[in-house]
Formats: sequence, C-alpha cells, structure tokens
Amino acid sequence: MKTARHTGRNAQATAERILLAAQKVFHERGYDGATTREIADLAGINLTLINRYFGSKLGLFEKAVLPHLDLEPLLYGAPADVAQRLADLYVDTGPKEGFDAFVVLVRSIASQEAGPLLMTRLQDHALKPLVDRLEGTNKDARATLIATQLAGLVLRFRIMPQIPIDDHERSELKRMLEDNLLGILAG
Amino acid sequence: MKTARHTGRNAQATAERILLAAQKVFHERGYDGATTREIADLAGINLTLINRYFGSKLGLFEKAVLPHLDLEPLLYGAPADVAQRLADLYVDTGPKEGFDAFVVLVRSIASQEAGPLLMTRLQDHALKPLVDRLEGTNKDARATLIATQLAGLVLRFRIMPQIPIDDHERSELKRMLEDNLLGILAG
DNA sequence: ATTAGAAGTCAACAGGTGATTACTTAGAGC
DNA sequence: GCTCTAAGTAATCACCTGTTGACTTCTAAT
Repeated sequence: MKTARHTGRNAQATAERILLAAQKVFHERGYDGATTREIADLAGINLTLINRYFGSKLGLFEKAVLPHLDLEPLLYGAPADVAQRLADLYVDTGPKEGFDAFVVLVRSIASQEAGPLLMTRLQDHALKPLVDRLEGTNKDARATLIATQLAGLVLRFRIMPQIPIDDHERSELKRMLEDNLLGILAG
Repeated sequence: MKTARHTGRNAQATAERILLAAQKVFHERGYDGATTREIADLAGINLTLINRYFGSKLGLFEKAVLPHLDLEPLLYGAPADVAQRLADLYVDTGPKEGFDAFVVLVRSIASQEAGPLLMTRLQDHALKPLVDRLEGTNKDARATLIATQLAGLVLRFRIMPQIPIDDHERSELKRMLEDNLLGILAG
C-alpha cells in the first residue's frame, strides 16, 4: 500500500471525518457559534488536527460548507419541472438532520469572517445560475424575486421549523409557490 | 424638580442612550457578535450600567430590539396600498444607517439565547398580524408566502446591499413584487 | 530491526466575553 | 451646610475562544 495507511492512522479519512463533523456543527450553530472544540469532539479527533489539515477555522469552513452552496444542480429541466422541484424541496419541513449549506448561510451571514465569503459564493453560485437559467426580459429582477422567495422559505421551514404547519396549509402553500415560481420562470 | 435630575446624572437619559447604542450595535453585529463593551463605549457610559439598568445583555436586547419587531404598523389601508407600501419599503436599498429590527432578527437567528425570543416575537407580531389581515381562504399559506418573500428581501437588500442593482432592475422588481403581493393579499 | 517522517497528542498562550463586588461621586431634601 | 441615596466607576473574576509549539507514537520504506 502506497497512499492509504491501512488502519488507525489515515490522514485522508481523518480529514473526511473532520469535514463531516464540521458540516453538522456549522449547520446547527452557524460559523461564529460553532467552536473548533465541538467539531473536534464530534469527529473524535484531536483539536490541533483541524489547524494542521485546514489551516484555520475559516479554512475548514471554506472546505466544508462553501462548495455545497450551489443552486445550479436544482435548475435543470423544463421550467415546470424546476418550479415543482423547488416547491417540493423548500416547503417541506423536511428532515431536521442533514446538512444544508443555505441554512449555514443564514446562520453565518452576520459573521465578520465568514459573511463575505458566503455573499460572494451566493452571488456566483446561486444568483448567477438563476439569471443564466432565465429567458426573456428582466432576468435580474425575476431571479432576485425567486431567490429571495426561496431564502425566506429556508428561514421559515429549515431554521424555524418548530412553528407549526398543518398538512392542508403546506400543500396549498406548495401549490401557490409552484404557480408563482413557474410564472416568474416562464416570464 | 422631582424626577429628572437636571444635568450629568440622569438615569432615564442614560438608559435611553444605552438603548440607542444597543440598537445600533445589535443591528450591525447581531446578538452574539455585539459586545456589551462596544455598546457601552458607543453610549459613552460605564459598562456596569448595562447590567444595572437591564439586568443582562439579553435583558437589554429584549428592551432595545424586540418591541420594534412588528409588522402590524405596515398593514393598514386597502390591499393595493399595503402591497405598494411593502414593495417600496423592502426593495429599496435604503439608508444603511438606521435601525431595522428585521435585520437584527436575521443576524441573530442563530443565537442560542436570542433566537427563541426572536422566533416567538416574529410569530406573534409578524405572522399573526399578517394572517389576521387577510380575508378568504388559505390565510396561513398566503401569509407564509408573503412573509417569506419579505424576509428574503431583507436578506438581499438590507444585509447584502453591496451586491449591485441598477435602477431599471429595481423598478421592475418593485413592480413585479407589488403585483405579486397584491395578488396574494386579495386572494 | 532501524529509522525517518507522517500522524496524533499535550499543555499552554493571548485575547476576549458577560457579569459581579466593592468603591467613589454627585445632588436633592432637609 | 449636611446627609443619605441614587448614579457612576474601577478592578477583577471565571470562563471560553482560536491557535501554536513542543512532544510522542505509529508505520512504511530501507
């Protein structure tokens, strides 16, 4: 074996465990609220390995979160398909587990360190793909309308899921949202 | 003079200065990012007076921010007036100065201490007034659609104002938003 | 078996946080 | 003018944060 040390000591596997733990903690607490110690404990590794493998807390954040802040993978297919996909995805109260980079964005947007990174990433990998996806006139305005709508839904259902919602309201909301998105997407 | 000590020493005036400074700092940095020392310095008062007058940082937050987290004052008049008012207010990049409780909400929503307070306040003084304002069917779903749209606009124009927007896009966005809101308000 | 370097550990630093306790100062009422 | 209380101040505590440098342990190649 050349690259992979077989058991116990494996830098690549350790880095991966750090990344997974970081995603979970950043998701729950945001950038500032997350501590490197909690990440290290959850990953089951020594605190200093974070700095060794990722340079700094911010370096870890860049590797663990930023790449997943991307709307483009959701924008394929016909406008009707896109509208339905987005409505299903963002209205569902969904699993509270699981990593969501857009949740991390909202919970970290106030951070002096992580905020700027998140904003430029959002602009390049969420707003821009959305604009490029549109056809017709007023692409920028329409993209903004869609993006802000989705952002608010993240806040409502992913960050404040404890506010109750009954099934009827949810299905109605999904229907209205889908219509709304399709109208904007189509132009 | 009975209540107001005339100069230099005036508890009421001091508390007011603390409140104003707190609004500014909480607005800029969010709850966790704000420090009591920065608030005290900006207010020009001694650090300990914050704890004396407001009990704790969280107590100050409750007095300085929570009362202003209220959508009801914007919901008077005919649906068309409400739609226009909201569109004008939330699309405008607006003055970067000035206190906005909804900005504080977004920048503090990840906080373990302030988060729960903000969520219940938002539910009682933003979502509920909106639902009560509506008529017809599916009030909850329609209110959620409006509220999430506005929340996203806060994120876009109040928290990420550096992303450029030209006048044409802004006016088009305002027009589309106004139509959209009116459609939902009217039912 | 030896050994060099990678992987992991330990202890500590330097800075910052909210909060408390004991103290000083000012001024309104007598 | 005295005094008692409210208003303001100073020093510090106990804790937490990211980060670093020195140390130990393991393992792959020789």
